Amino acid sequence: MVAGPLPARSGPGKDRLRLWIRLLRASRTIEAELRERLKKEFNTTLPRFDVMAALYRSPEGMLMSDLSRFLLVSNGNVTGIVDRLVSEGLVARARRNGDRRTSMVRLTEEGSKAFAVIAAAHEGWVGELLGTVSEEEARRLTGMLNSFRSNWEGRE
Amino acid sequence: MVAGPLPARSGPGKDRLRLWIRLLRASRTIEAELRERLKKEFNTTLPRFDVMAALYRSPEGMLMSDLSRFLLVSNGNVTGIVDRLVSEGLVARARRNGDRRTSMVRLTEEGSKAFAVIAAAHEGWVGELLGTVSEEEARRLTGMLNSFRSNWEGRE
DNA sequence: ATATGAAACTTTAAGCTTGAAATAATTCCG
DNA sequence: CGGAATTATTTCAAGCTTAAAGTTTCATAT
Repeated sequence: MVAGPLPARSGPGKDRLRLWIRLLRASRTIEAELRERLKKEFNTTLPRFDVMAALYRSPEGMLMSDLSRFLLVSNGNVTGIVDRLVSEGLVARARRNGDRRTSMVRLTEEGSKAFAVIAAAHEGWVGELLGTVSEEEARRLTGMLNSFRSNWEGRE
Repeated sequence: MVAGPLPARSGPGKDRLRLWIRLLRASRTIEAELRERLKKEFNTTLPRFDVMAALYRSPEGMLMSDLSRFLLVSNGNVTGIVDRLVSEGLVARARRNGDRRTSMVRLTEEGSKAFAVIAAAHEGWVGELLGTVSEEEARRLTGMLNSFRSNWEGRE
């Protein structure tokens, strides 16, 4: 997906294809860099960071399905990542609920502390990696990305 | 990575963090949709498509390391994907006379034909998924993404 | 020529990812 | 009430992904 099939020089849709390829290359490049630093500096991974970030936003906890929806990944995927975070003591499942199918997942005290440290570094890295984008430009780009995001809401 | 740690309302770097999160959500959403369609319509995967797209651009063939560099993925990764494409008859490895460590990888006749069909559909899908972005806007966004891409060239 | 190191590639182990099937609990409704 | 459909989650198989270690081949400098 990072390459794209011989984007013809012009024609309908070519500009959008080109845009897509740039978008993908940009996010892959940044993602790779962040992944590498997370590993080197904190011995963790991007998926673990994602889950912790989501949970950090919801101190009351989240259902597995909430996590899955929010992170745009499959159910089974979240199960594995949470399993590992639980075994590391960073996350806890609280099984008792009205509905016994569900479990509330939340950060442990330790997980919350650990995440705060990692998140601070993460924000710095992103600032550095996107350093060539002015704050003004960043806001404009964000707006553009937002504008077509709404069109997919509820698509899948 | 799709969520981000509680993007504070403001402050230095917050706009860039927000941009990064949007960028990632956008590309993940599109990527998921394309992956699903590739699977349903052509029973193939995104990584296979990527490799074939790269090879389609280079009829003379590519080295494994070229593929790896171009696609922004690790060496070992490419090995596996190419292995599968070879076993499906879509790609061929040609041992070279000169340097016997390397092998030229290229699409087979069958692979080339198959790819042309998939690529046409793919371009249509991207056009559809980015349909809310005007061609004009697409060009601008592409330009912006390009402008900071150059800053990473050769980073990793 | 021959060691030494670099380069191209593969293999491996661990983890991520999906879609589909399986399990279990809840809700619907006749 | 009790069976059927629905919902939440886990399990599974196959494939993707990386970093690190291993193999083979090549280049170079004695």
